[in-house]
Amino acid sequence: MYTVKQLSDVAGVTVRTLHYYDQIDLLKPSTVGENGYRYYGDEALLRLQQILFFREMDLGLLQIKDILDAPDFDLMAALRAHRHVLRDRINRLESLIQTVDSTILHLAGEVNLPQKQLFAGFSEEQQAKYEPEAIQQYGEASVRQSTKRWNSYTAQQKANIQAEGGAIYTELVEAMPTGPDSATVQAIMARWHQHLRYFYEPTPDILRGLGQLYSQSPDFIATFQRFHPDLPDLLAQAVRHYVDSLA
Amino acid sequence: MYTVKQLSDVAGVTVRTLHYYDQIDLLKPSTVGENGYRYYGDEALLRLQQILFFREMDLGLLQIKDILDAPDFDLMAALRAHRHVLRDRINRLESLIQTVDSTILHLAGEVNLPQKQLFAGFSEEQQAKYEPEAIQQYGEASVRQSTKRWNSYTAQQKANIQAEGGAIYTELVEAMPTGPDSATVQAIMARWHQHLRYFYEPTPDILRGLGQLYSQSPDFIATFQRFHPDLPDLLAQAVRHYVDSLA
DNA sequence: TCAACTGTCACGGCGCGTAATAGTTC
DNA sequence: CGAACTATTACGCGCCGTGACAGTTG
Repeated sequence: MYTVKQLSDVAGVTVRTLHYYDQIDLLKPSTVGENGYRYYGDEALLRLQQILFFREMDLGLLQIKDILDAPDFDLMAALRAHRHVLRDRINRLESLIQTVDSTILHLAGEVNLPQKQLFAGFSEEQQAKYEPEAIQQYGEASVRQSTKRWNSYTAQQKANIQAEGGAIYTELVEAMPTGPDSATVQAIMARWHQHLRYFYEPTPDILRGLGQLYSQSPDFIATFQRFHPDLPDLLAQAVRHYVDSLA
Repeated sequence: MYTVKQLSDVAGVTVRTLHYYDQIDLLKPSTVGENGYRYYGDEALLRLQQILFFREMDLGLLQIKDILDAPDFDLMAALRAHRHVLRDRINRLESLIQTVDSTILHLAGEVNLPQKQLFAGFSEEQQAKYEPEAIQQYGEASVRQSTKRWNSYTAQQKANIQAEGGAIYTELVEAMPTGPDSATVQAIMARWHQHLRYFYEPTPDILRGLGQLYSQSPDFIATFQRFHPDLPDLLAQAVRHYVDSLA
């Protein structure tokens, strides 16, 4: 037999919780003394552990009561239903994050940052730096290809892709303290790389060019500084490291 | 000037909400009449819309107040922090789902269902049905390979893989109403296929064999019926369709 | 006797929904 | 005059945390 405190110590809950569970008939003491004291037996401990188990999974106390009090309750179905609820919540949160991301993009004043990068990636100045003639050709064709590719998306897809872009820079800011060469940042750079594929196939040369642009073009600097003052620098270094490690 | 009802209609909130926002000083009426009536101007409407916008993203009313009342507030940072909170919530929910999944697996009495499938996939009876000699060889080598592959995972990885298995069958049950040939179910079958790769490389023949097993072996039938009475049948049909469409 | 325990109220928190009651406007 | 509006006040929800106050035990 446990007293409230003993049971609370064993099970890792507060006394108040036991009081409450008694009150809502979720877990009654096995015996109540003449003094009004609650005494719990082993079966109560067992039940408490089951309660805590389901509580872990975020089930409501009432639902837990239903499950435990009805032995032929369809537990499988209950768990499936619960799983479904959890999925829905996740989906909701994911879309909230998208909203936050696009708001951040908006704040940065760059709703279509990717396009800017797209054309910058093929800008003549940049092209001039690497294999002038070959890229000139390659570039022109690619710009057409890219515009085409972008226009092939639905409005919804475009919005998602843009939000993903915002997400990348936001997460970079969060990961900034780990340094440009860290695994965390580099993992995000891989997503950045992948992300560019929504527009065109980014060659290492183009990536390198973008990296330079990020920390040299006043336009890009201003844009990324709106995310965070140190972002342009980080971005430049991270890109350099990323492209180097591609080889 | 709007009265409470007018504003509530325009903005899509209840009157009570406006009362409450007034009470917590989040949105004060522009003027208050002698009769005590609240009158809101356009600037109030604007502010309300901002409030609703942030509320959409699950920000607390207090935090919204902070943001709106301090124009030089670092909104970027606030949004990033909020994004982080949302991410944490998602992570928590994801791990809850894993808990649910392994509980379901446990209830089905099959903690290591994949192993059973693994060996079933190479069982002699099955092998006899398809290219007897070739697979006999291939099978033995593969069983060794598979055991090796499985043992190479850490305990954590093993747990994750098992939970993923539970997830697959659970989601199949959820998707059951859409029918075995539906895109939803078939997408899950693709995950199932992919999942088997944690153990060995499943050839179409092996997949086909497993599909038959699922609805013919009393052992498997019992197991899957614990997820749902109709699961064995669905599984058999879904596998058949899946393998057929692989060609 | 005193510390440590036990009990029963009861408020608070988040974001309002939902009356209840009473006064005001069109 | 009555319908539709307005106001304030206050409980309720979910799950307890956190006292306050008082009796009980070892």
